[in-house]
Amino acid sequence: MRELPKVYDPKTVEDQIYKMWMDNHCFRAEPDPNKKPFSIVMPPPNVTGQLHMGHAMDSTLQDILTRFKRMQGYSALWVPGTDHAGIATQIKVEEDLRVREGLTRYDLGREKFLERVWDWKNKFGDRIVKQQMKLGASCDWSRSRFTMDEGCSKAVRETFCELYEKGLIYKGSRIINWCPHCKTALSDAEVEYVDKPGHLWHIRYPLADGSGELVVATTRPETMMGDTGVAVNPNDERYKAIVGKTCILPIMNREIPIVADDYCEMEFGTGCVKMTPAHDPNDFEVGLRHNLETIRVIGDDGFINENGGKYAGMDRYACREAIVKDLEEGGYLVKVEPYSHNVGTCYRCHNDVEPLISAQWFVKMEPLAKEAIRVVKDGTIKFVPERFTKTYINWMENVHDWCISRQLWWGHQITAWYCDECGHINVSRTDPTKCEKCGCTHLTREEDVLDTWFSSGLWPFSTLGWPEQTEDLNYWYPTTVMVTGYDIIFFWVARMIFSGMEQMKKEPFKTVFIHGLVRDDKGRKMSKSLGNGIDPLEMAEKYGADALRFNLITGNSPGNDMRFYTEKCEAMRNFANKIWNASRFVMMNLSIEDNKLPDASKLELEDKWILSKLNDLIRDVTDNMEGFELGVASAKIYDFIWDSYCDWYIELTKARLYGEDESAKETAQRVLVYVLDQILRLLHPFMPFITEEIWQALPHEGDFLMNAEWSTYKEELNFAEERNAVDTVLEVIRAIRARRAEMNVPPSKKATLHIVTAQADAFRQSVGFIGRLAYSDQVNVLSEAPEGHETMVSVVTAHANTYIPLDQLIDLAQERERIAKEKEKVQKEILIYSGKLSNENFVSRAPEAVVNAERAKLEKAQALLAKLEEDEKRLAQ
RNA sequence: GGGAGCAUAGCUCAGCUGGGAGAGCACUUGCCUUACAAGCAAGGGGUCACAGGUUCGAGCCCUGUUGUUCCCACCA
Repeated sequence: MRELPKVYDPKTVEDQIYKMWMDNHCFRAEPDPNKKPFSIVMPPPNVTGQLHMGHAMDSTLQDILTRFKRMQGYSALWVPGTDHAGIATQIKVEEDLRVREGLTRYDLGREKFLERVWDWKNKFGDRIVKQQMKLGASCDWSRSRFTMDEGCSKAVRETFCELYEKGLIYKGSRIINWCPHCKTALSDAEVEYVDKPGHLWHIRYPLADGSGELVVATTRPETMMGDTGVAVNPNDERYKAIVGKTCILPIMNREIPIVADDYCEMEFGTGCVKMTPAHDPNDFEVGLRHNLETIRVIGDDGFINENGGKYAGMDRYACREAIVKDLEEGGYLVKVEPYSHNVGTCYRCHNDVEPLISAQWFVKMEPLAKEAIRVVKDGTIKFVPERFTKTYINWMENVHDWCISRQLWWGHQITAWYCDECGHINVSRTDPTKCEKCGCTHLTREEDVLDTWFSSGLWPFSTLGWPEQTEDLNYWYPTTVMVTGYDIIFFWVARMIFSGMEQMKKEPFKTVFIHGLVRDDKGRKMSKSLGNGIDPLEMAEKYGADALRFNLITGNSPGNDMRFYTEKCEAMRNFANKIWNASRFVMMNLSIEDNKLPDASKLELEDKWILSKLNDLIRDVTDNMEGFELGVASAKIYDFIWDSYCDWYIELTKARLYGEDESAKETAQRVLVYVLDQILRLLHPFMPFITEEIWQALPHEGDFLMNAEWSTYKEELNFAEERNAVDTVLEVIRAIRARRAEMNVPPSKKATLHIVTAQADAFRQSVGFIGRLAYSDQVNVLSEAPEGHETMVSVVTAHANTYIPLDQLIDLAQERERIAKEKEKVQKEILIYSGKLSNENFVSRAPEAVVNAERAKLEKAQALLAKLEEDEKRLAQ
């Protein structure tokens, strides 16, 4: 037997256990026709990133599910991997380049710069992987993937080509979201709208024929150099006369048409809108309808370009000020109103996004969305919790074409080649040497790369080997569960679903298990800028990975945010220590070599009590886990271990363990070990390290707890009668303790107990532990009140009257008062129960079990009342 | 403008398909009882936001109100 230290030290255990699992290839999964497949593909973290609390939670949930299913006998695969994270990584490397060498990526050139990024990836790429290992992630690391590895790149190229051939990818000039800071186009999903205070400027545009003027309202005067028209509502009586006329764009002195379009709301502002088709998606649409010119005035860098007249070269915001000043001086400014409105910002750098017209690559969404909506609506893919279905459907039904080209270097360079001669776009699976249309050999490759989320969208099947038809793909696709946060349903989940349906013709996963955010103790989002992030590794170092994991899961419900408290981590560490010490106790008293239950004939009442409760626990926890109620499952395990097993059962066995009867001693040992073994199995998915460590020290069959079998409910262990009997006894013990505490009797003062009960058998069988737990040196089970009971302290429960000779401590007046109080309470209860039972409707309509339970409660209360009255009489004498 | 969540003990939160109001932390009292003081025992503390409704029965279901958080949306 291994000597265990008094306090559990995760640090000496965790790395060692993890290494043992790794050395023995415990995480390795194989396609096994004799087993059912279970698979989770990990949401790939940024390859050069660091593990944060969100990852820790995400990872823990996946690990719990994987370990649970592995124990249930599934061939459980958890595929890990990392994401190249286009913008994020490129920005980091560029920043490093700037700080260290004062260079930009353009100074290096594309090829050299990409070498630097790969260096960076190689330097930091395994950091986050090591961090996941620290938390106990049971991924099949041999199947680790990277979004830019050869296989994934092949999947990207194949998908791009296929979609292009089907006409689902096209290149076109449209209004896109442009980040002037990152200098790239963004998809709609990558724009975060922030309500910002601004102004509504009312500007006078004179009519060209000199017959008057109109006033437009705008929040963005700096775009007016790009105005190519003014729109009014066709039904607006005020402006009917001027539709078709032209007006003069102030400052630029350009003549622009006045058009009528439904887009323009009569009620807003002045009812006249300036049209800037190059910088506003709505204006662009109106422009198309009315053949308005498109003039871009803001460049890729966010500065006014050569079309901006005197403002060319100015920053867009400086230009705004300048132009307002000029308008004012020219007498064009009618009024300024404060006005707060939604401004799009870049989700990476948080600078204002500039809508502008640009030639980009798009994925045509309508046909893809159709199928993606269907599989969720018909239940092929389920969201847990269900409410996220609505979020998803709503987004998918309103989705616009997806801009997938990015003006970055780090990523999958688009596999399209432009013919220098005829301009034809060549898209192909292998690099072309000549134009497929004109045959010339002068081809120039598209410089843009694909949106990071394009490759992420293929993740559930690219990681399993697609486009090759691999054994893995065959066996594990569709994957079973996708675990991820609600914040990336649009970015990622949606893209995986339509990509899966389009490329595989099958859903990428059966269930999407959505979790919330981990916030700080004040409920704020953890962020670098706030500096309120809590490092999961620091917590794991301090309290143990198991405690951290348990903290992140217990008492939380799916899809809801949680606050992180270090105090809770501490509580969970204490729980780990509790299990540790319970195990230490069991091992210290162990003299057997196996973990088989003894013959049923040898089991004592209390053994049956704990086995029966354990049996229920196994059933409940399994149900909860299958229903993704992990927080409920872990709380139940926690309660059972601490309360039922440690606080009660272990104490109940001590009499036998410290006694002389060798056979009884062995029975107690066996049940202790058996229940502990079962507990460890239930707890293992949540706290893998400590459970494996303890299990290794216990008698066991098989090599590792992580591969041990998950328990199931066993009918033969359902001892309802014995369980009730013990509960009755425990009730007496609790009552005695309460009375003694009330009377301030110290535990060191032992006293004889005279227990008068009709259930003498159960109590006689329990005298061994009653004495120990109720501070008694002698327990007598009687059928009648003993001699001299008049002067004893009495403890009344429904099925027993217990007399304790503590006469020197008794205060008769106080006793009477206490009994009167108790009586009053019980009488109230009786009133409630009998009221219910005399209600005809209740008895006839409520389920029988409920009615019976109510009857039992009434009977118990009545029994208690009778006993209290007896006691009252006794004291009256 | 649309949609969703939340409102339960001093704090943070569980409470699955309606039948016991719970946990952790904090608080009070007493205990170093040979597994554990990171512990044990006992205890105080709640109109389950508010108003209606359905039901034998509502924290849970329905309607409305208030407060709060979040997501989506092309009215300058």
